Amino acid sequence: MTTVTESLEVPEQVQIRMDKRAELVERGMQAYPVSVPIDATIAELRAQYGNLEAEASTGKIVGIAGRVIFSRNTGKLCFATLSAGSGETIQAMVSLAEVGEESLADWKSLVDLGDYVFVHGEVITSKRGELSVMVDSWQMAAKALRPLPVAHKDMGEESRVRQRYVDLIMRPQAQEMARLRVKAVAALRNSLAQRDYLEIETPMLQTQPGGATARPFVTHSNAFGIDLFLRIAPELFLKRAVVGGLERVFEINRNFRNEGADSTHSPEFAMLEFYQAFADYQVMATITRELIQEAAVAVHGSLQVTHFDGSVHDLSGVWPQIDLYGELSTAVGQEISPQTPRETLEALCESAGIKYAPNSVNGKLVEELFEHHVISTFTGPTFVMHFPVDTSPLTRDHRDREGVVEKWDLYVDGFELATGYSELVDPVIQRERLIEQAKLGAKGDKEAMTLDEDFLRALEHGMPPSGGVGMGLDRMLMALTGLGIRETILFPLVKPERDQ
RNA sequence: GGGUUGCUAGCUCAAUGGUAGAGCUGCGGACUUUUAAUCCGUAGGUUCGGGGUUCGAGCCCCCGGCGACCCA
Repeated sequence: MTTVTESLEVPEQVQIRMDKRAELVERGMQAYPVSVPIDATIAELRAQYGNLEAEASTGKIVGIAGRVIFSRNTGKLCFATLSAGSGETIQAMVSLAEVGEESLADWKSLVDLGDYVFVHGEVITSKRGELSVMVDSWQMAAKALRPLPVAHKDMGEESRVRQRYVDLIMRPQAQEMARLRVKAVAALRNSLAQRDYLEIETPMLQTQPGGATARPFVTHSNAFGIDLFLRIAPELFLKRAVVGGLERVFEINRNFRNEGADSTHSPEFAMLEFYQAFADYQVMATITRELIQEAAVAVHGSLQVTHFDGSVHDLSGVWPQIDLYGELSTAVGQEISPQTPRETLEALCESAGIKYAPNSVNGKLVEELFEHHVISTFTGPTFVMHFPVDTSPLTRDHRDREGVVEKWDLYVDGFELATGYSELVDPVIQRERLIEQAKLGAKGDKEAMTLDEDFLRALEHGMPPSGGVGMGLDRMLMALTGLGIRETILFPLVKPERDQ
């Protein structure tokens, strides 16, 4: 028996496991072999032998490796549940009769919950019908020094997020989420490729942040001797590509916004943006719906989407479009339009208890009122059409209506999933809009856009009439699973536990 | 930003201002068909950090750290 060397630094259970590791090394048994001779996977065995009757023997001899997630020990016969890959499990049976006294004793004293082990033996089923490998030899594949959390109580959410590797071990749903995300993203790429879209990559390090109203992260280039910004959106570069004749482009990648984190916001988040020449906001709304529906089918096999909590959400059909000003007017019981005076909007905000910055534009108040009064009434995916012009500096004016732009927001499950425009391509108007933004910035609005001369120069070469869409990938996963954004992102940003 | 609230053993959680406990995990023992195995025994703590009040603080007060929820 190994003795527990005293340590002030590590918990007792870790020290014991370190001692076991040391014993493996001392006895030449290797705690971390460079390889183990596996010739099958747990998933393969499940697929091939998953339906055997109890007490079957197959004659099939295999070598497999997996993590010990349960261990039951009846003296001269030990059972361990091994897990590997995508969450499939198989039972290992280590019997005195098969492995001998010393190997059995080693198994009992050196193998802990959480260890990766290699086992070799025949595929059988137990008396209770459990698919098993009757072990004739085994070896450590990777010794775990830390104990796993209890399997029968959920870890706290903070622990799950901070130690996702443990979450992935313990909770099949965590792995399922990671796999589901890949399927959804692949579906988006596939859908866009079928529509002749070109996937391109645009700068994440930018000399000037643009394409959204948000505060950027600032960093510094030693070589250039200037500050650089992590991008808040790829929009202005994708539009440059459209100017250059890449008429259908998209990008799936990370954006960074220097603002708070909550259940629907993450400082870094994945986004799909796509632009199509000779399309407008209505065309883009249709494509967006189709992309989401195709992703839903790829992930769930149906447009009736089952969330992880079991609830079913219908994403089928054509989704309703409502008019922002019209719907808000109905909700507050009086006509609200882009021409509604400031005093009226402020009064409505105050009676609703909405706080607003005194220097914020009228359209901002309208959007706040809309979010407060209308959004909670949505029952399914809903396009909100026609936003105020003064909050949408990159969007074209509505072709018939004064004071609104050809923009929609798509709401699903109460949050904004995507936004689409008929893009503003008139370089003269775009310059005026950006100058307005720069003035707001000068007045202290840290989210205001800056005047990007190179972007304007590109527009001045002529950008074809175009539609554009931005969609949060993490949020699309939320809509497909019902989970919070910190569950859809494998490793969300978290503050350090201790200051170091 | 404001309000409410949480942080205790490896994990999940208890504990009127008065000796910090339980379950699982671990360790020792029994057991050749278990499924959260079972049974007997046993160990494990800077109660997030710092300061204060008190004879005495996990608990009360102040400051800080990291979360959660609600409001706008």
